[in-house]
Amino acid sequence: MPTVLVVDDELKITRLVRDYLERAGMAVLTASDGPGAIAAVRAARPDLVVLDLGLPGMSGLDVTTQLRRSSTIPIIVLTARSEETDRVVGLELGADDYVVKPFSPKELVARVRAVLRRVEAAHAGADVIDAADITIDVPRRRVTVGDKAVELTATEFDLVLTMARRPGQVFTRSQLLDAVHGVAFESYERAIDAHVKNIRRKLERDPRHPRYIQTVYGVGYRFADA
Amino acid sequence: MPTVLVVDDELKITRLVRDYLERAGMAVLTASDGPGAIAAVRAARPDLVVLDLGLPGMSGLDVTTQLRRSSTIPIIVLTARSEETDRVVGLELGADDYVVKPFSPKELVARVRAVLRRVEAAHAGADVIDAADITIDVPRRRVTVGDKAVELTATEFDLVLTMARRPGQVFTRSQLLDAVHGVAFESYERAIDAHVKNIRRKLERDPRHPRYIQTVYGVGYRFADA
DNA sequence: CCTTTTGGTGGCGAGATCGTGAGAATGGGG
DNA sequence: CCCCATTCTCACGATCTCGCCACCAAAAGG
Repeated sequence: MPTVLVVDDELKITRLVRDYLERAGMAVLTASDGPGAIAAVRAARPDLVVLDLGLPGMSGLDVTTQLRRSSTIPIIVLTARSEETDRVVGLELGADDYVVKPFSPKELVARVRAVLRRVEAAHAGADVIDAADITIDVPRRRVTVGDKAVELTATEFDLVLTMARRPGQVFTRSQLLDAVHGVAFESYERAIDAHVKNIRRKLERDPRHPRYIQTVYGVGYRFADA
Repeated sequence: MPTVLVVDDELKITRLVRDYLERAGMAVLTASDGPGAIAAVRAARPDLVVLDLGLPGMSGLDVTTQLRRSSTIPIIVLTARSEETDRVVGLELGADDYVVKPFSPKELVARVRAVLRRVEAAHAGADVIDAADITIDVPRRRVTVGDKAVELTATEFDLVLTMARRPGQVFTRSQLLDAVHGVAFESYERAIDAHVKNIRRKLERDPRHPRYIQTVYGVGYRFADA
C-alpha cells in the first residue's frame, strides 16, 4: 500500500484529497507547511508528495529543492497559477507532475496513480548495480559491501555511481568533477583525490590495495570490472 | 582544436572571452549581432556558440531558434538577467548551458569545456580498435594481445593508440611527440625510441622482430596494417 | 669493407603524480 | 547561535614515470 503525503495549508483541501486517495487504497499523511512536509518525508518516507505551491512562509519551490537535495521522492505540484512559466519552473525543479487549481479530485487521484506507476516501473528496471560483492541501490542511494551497509555522503555516492555505471572505464578527474558538479574547475581537481581517499576508507577492506576504485596513473580513476 | 563562435555586441566582452578561450586552446570567431552569428555558423561550422541573449535588433532567443532549425550545434547562453524563468526559457529553447552576467571568464571556459566534452562523449563511436590479435579498448584504456592483458603507462597507451588509429601510416618522431604532449614540444626525439622499446617489450612476443610497431628507417614508426 | 647514419637497450635521476592527514570553509540542523 | 557533517585546500612524503645519456647494433652508401 503506497503512502502519500499531502501538503496544503487549507484544511478543506487536505481533507478532500485525503478522502479520495484513501478511497483509492492509499495511506495518507498530511502537513500544513514546508518544514512540516520536510520533517514528515524524513520521518515517514512516503512514496509520493502532493505539494501546494502557495504555502505560507516557505515557498513551495523551496520545499521541492529542499526535498530534492536528499531524495528522489516523486512530487506532484498543486498550483493556483496556471501560467506556463510556473508550470515549467515547477517541473524544472524536479516535480514529476502538476495539477492546476481548482482541480477535480478524480484527476488528482489519476495523476498520483500514474506517477506511482511510472516510478514503480523505473524501480523494476536495473536501478541496482551489482559488482562482485558490492551493491549500489540507486533510488535509495545506498551502498552495501558484502552484507554491511556503508554510509556515503552525497558527493561520495555520486562519484562511486558515476564510475560504477561504466565499470572499467577510466575517468579523468575533470570528468568526475563534471559528473558531480555539472561543471569542472581545474584548480579543484585534487579534491577528487580527497573524495577517493574517503570513499576507499569506507569501502575497501585494505585501502592500500583498493579492489573497487583503482588509480590509473597519469589519467584518473576507474571502478574495477570483473 | 575546437572552434567557438562568440556572439556579443560589446567589444569588451568578446575580446575578454576570446582571450580566455584561446588561452584554453580553442579557435575563436566572433560576431556582434544575430544575422552575423547565423552567417558565421553556416560558413565556419564552429563546434559551439557562446551567445549573449541581450543583442540589439534580433533577440538572442530568436537566434537560438533559428540556429536550432538547421543544426544541433551546442549553445551556451550569456544572460544579464538572473531570473529563473529566463534561465528556464533559455534552456527550453535548446541552449546547452547558461552563464549569468557578470560572469567569471574561468567559469565560462569551464562550461565550454564541459559542454564540448559532453557532446564529444555522446558522439564517440568506435571505442574499440581491433587489429589482428591486438585489442585496444579506448575508454577503458586497456590493451589485450591474444587473451593476455598488457599493462601500459599513460604515455605508452597514447602512443599505441595514435598509431593504431591509422594503421600503416608512418609517423615521424615529432608527430608522435605531438600526439603525446599535445603541443609541439621541442624535446628529445629519441625519447620516442625509448617508449617504443618499452612498448615492444610489453606487446611483442619477440621484440627483435616486431609485428605491431614497425620501424621505418630514416622516418619513424608505424602500426602494422592487416 | 669501412664509414656514416640511424635505431635498440639498459639504467638512472629529476620531476610529475598520488596518498594522506590536518585543518579551513561552507552550509544545514538543532 | 552554535555544532556538526560535508567538502575542499594544502603540504609533505612516498612512489612511479619519462626523458636523457652512453653505448652498442644494424642499416645504408660508397
